[in-house]
Amino acid sequence: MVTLPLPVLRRLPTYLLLLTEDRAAGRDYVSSTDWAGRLGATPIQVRKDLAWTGAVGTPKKGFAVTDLETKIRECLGTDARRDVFLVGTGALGRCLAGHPSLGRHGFSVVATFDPAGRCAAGADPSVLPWEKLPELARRMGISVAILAVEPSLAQKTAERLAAAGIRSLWNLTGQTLALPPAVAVLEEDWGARLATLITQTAG
Amino acid sequence: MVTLPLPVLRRLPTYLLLLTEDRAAGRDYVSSTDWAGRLGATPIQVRKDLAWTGAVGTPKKGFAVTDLETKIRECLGTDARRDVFLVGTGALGRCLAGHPSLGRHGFSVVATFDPAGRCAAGADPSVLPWEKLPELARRMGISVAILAVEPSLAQKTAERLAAAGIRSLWNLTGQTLALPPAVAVLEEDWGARLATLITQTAG
DNA sequence: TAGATTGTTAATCGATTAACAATC
DNA sequence: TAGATTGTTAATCGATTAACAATC
Repeated sequence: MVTLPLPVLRRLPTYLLLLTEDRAAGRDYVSSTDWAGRLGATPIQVRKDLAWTGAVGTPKKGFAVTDLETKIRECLGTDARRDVFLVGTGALGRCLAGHPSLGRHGFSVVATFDPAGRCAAGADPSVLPWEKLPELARRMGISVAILAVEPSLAQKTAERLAAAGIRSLWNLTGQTLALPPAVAVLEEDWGARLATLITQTAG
Repeated sequence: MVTLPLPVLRRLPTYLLLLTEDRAAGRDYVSSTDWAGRLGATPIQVRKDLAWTGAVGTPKKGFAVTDLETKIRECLGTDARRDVFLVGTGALGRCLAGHPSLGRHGFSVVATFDPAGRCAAGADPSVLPWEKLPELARRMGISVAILAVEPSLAQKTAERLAAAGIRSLWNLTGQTLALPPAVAVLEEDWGARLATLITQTAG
């Protein structure tokens, strides 16, 4: 399968949400014209995007809801469930890792680790010892982790995750990471996100 | 001032972080070559981006740290402090709204509202009555809000915020919003975000 | 059939990259 | 001066948009 352009990839999840609405409304077919209207986009763009997924529509009717959903999910890799590690025990990490939206997209947090290593009495028993991670990652075939440790530990922890075979890292620490290109990192910096939103309006 | 291209805008916050590192290291000048090396980007791109901010470098030395920081912050609108409303009282909203990163980018959450309207006994006194929002927004000149209510209330709450003069909305509900184009909305869907990260690697 | 919608091919637009002269 | 780095102009690349034939 050809790899889709990143802009297309980013729009697919939105289409998935529209699809859910349409299915809830009892529709069997959806049209690019209709979606474009709802999204404020052009029908051409919607159709071009859907073409990337391999979905084929029928003139006058549109795209079959069930087929389209399968196709989009295949592209997003959410046809199979994805098991994920949570690394760090802060409130933010727990909030995001436990968010229902992750489940909806096929993700499941199977274990939590704490590199800060509070293994003293009273420690949360659901948090696994940090040393166990490489072994478990290998045995369970985990390649995705949510990094939510405190900033000062970010780089070092990330390196050890990379060494443990983690290939996709959702970096919530706000600390820029330097990792080998084999590891895909999604950096989150909340203030920066909000800042770019503002400038869109101001401009 | 000309509005910068969105891709450039999105890279600016990263430059700001590098700048902080460099300042901490006691440097007075930074070069595009150096930054490109650290970011895995090209010097040309860095220079082109910085050109948008209006910063002027000196050959052989690079860009003056203090000047560059001013210029970038001006573009990001973080030269002035930005007051923000938090709407909704869930854990996620509190985590993100209270995140130090927001402060670093010049944001300040000045009031919290709860449209779910738990004004019964025992209610949190730091949460203001929802009815007061339009009046306060006007008096304080607030145009930015973080929307963190439960999904079922999202659309209706957003509409009332728009009516109250909110022009930038950070939508953490995971619910797609339909609002007039005058309101800039940054939609967050955590599962979708994680999903696009994965496909980057898989592809 | 008529009309709406798809899918494809070409044109436009914008961002990134390259080349190179200017300069401290 | 020599060499590193900037800034500008041109070339490339990719994504979006437009035009239109195909089809149910």
